Amino acid sequence: MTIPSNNAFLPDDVLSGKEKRLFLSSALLSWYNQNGRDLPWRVRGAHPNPYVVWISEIMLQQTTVKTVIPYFYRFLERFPDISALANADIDDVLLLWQGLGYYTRARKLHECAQFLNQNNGGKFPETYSELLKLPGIGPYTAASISSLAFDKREAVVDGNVIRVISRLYGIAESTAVSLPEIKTKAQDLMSETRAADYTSAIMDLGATVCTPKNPDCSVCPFEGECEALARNLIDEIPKIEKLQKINKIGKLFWIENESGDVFIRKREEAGLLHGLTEFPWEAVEGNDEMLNKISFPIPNADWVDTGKNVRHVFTHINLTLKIFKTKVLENEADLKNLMKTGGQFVSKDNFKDYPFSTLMKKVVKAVESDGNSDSKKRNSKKAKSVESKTFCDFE
DNA sequence: AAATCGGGGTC
DNA sequence: GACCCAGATTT
Repeated sequence: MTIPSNNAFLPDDVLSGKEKRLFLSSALLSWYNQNGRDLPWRVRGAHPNPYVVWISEIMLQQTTVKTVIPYFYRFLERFPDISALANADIDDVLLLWQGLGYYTRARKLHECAQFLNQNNGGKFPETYSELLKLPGIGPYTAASISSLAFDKREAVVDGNVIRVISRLYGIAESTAVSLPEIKTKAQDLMSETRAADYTSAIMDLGATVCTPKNPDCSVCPFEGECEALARNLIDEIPKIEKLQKINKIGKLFWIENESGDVFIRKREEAGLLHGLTEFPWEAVEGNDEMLNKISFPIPNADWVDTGKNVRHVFTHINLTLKIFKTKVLENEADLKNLMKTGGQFVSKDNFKDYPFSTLMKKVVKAVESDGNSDSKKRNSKKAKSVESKTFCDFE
């Protein structure tokens, strides 16, 4: 595309810059008209219900569309509006959130609903700056609600936008450094007449065309203007710094009483998996020998190593838990000491009433397996290590 | 600026 | 296995 320079009184770069942006924005919206995704929380143009936009945006943080969809339907059915959510018990909110991760999101969602109900007439503010003040709403979500629900010209910057913009303009520095520039360019590119659709469009482009690996540049509306493509830098841009993980190993204690009920407890309200239900466990950084440091929770109990392992990968932790069981706990002193640590015995049939993390669900699955059900997985790895012969690995 | 906070899809 | 997803909050 040739950019016409039809105004001799303005510097070429300024004029062509603005015209180029208009061209790109127009091309993006045309592409979106034909290729935009239909999603449960989406309409064309501004969305009439900011609550729907809000719930979807919070759920979608660091989460894939496919994962979110069933959670979204369940949540909207159970909590159809701000008032319903505000009046709910936080534990009921967590119950619907279990398995979705980043549980702070659920807590802030609940806080925010209560705040809006009490202080803002149960309605969302429409401006970026007001939205930004709300619990759980940061720069991305403030811009997304403002643009998607109220058609304000506030550009979102998420992983998709970072990728699209940094490739389009050939920005090769680390994204942590170039973020302000990316934000400016995304804002400049934003449509002046179709703000909501622009937001959906640039994210759809990043999700379906300008993908991290093997982007389909041949169908991209920016194909002819993309710096990264022209300079063969698609695989180098964006440059994202990776964080490193630590390895932790620990013990999990599966405790049953005479009735076959299992001991569970509630995690603290801060930190990893906060507020969720768990079986007692403790982990330390390091390797197998570190296990000697862990003796919780009943020093004198007759612990049996089940030989079962559960592995779980968090954002910054690789965790391996070895599962230990007691025989039926009937010693009164042990029982008393255990109850002092905080928790309760619950029937397995009632697990569904408590919010468990995926990690704990793996534990349940491991304990309930007979030890042979994973032979197929073990066989596939039999040459790898002694460990995989010795333990059942649930992953 | 760097660390913390889940879980799952994809390559 | 590595990457990274519609990021926010704390340190």
